[in-house]
Amino acid sequence: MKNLFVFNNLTKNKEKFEPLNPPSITIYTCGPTVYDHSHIGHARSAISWDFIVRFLRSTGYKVSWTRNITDIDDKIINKAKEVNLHPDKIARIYTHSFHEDMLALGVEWPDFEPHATQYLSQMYDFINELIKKGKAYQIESDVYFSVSASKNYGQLKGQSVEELEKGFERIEPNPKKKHKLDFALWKGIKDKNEYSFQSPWGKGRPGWHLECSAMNYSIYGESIDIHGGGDDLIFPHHENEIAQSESLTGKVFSKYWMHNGMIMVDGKKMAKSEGNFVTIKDALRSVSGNALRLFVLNTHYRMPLNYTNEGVFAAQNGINRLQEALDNYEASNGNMLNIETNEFVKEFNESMADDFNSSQALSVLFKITDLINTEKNKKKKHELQSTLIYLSGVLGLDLQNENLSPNFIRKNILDKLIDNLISWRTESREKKDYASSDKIRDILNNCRIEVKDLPENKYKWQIKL
RNA sequence: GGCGGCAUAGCCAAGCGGUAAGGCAGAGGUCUGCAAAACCUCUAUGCGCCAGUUCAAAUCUGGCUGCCGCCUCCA
Repeated sequence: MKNLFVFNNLTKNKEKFEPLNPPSITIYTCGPTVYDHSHIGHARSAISWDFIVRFLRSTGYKVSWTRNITDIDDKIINKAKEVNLHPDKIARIYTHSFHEDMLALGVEWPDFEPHATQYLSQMYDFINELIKKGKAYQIESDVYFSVSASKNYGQLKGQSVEELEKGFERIEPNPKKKHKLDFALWKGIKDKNEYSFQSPWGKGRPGWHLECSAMNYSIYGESIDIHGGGDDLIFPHHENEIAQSESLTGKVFSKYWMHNGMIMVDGKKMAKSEGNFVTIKDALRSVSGNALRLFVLNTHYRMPLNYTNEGVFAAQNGINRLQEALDNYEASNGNMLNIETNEFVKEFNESMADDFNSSQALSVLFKITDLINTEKNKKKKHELQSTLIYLSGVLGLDLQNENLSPNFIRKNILDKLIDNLISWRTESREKKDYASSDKIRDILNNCRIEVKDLPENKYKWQIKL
């Protein structure tokens, strides 16, 4: 394959991709804060990093992917108070929910999934080192990172410290900080009943940015190849990660910084705080996981993506077309695909090698689909189908699986099917055509569906095993 | 206020100097008992607006207009 180019937000340029220790690649992406069900925005992010990792692996790189879970956060604590549960339990509930969603979307498990709560001692060490080096200072039970001790603060945001300060003029300054851009590494508790952890500086909680730096350092050491996340994390989150990590090690923290674009709803960013979000679970009630993935892949990962029902339905229809091209695929005929010489693989790889242009890569899948549908020669057709399966797999699409959530099947298929059969049965009974009405009930019984007639032509059904 | 991004058919969207990929939707036709799927044909002389550079611009430059993001938690 020809060279891979990736857009690096550090330099704001598309650069030739050259990992630190080829063929190994280390990639860290920011995962969710687990205080509620994940929404389509989280789905886009997860799917984006998933297909990028899959593609890198398909070209021979040995990728180690880490995606964290933020399980210490004020939002988790607030939610816990709201529903009267322990914050730790809230975190576990929504971590589980997130995992369910990832499975439904066909997102592979990352190689490491560190939780903030598991890395507290590493965070303490990290802070201690920074204090020792004079890069951080303790005020009462808080510890702050000193931005003036950081070399290129603002490099990722693309603004100088002076320019950043202007932005901060709108914010009420924290009088404890020496410099208004300084940020908390450790926040001491104000009330002794607060959810907190015992640290060398007293009870408190870690600053948000710290966990990613400490986890990265602990898992991968001083430098990684790629750090990813949503583009809303560029400042301050990623900027601060760079400041902390590079102040500690003196090395470049991440060689490449990649950011996915936001999901928009009616022109506004989808966000919990905007109240304009659609959860992944909701979306999967009307469309398959494959469809949601195609919807995401259809737009380049760095562009904003507007979420509409029309858009995901269009994606579902696109998936249907791809899947139908696989009808009559004989898996037993083996897969004779030679990915080294296959012209479609080549074309696909060239698109993907240009900063992961999945939108363009998808057109190759549809081109193959056209050819499958017109190919008369069985052997050639089988080859084309094998190619389609392979390439869709690189993008994480599972075309040989309907990939529909149980909720989808229940709501859109089963309920309607039973309703229709029963209204047919009711009609038959009204016409005293009992042979037909009994036949319909037999069909349902054969499907383990037991129907009970209720007064006023109502009914209920249940599964009887 | 500071910084950054985006504007391409009915909808989504790629293209990044050589004369508009792809998907969805739509129209007509073939096939079919009727459908569905599939196949064939059609659907932007034009890429927000105005100038400029060039043999050549959606693509480069400048200026407008509109929308969005970050600077506060956020994928």
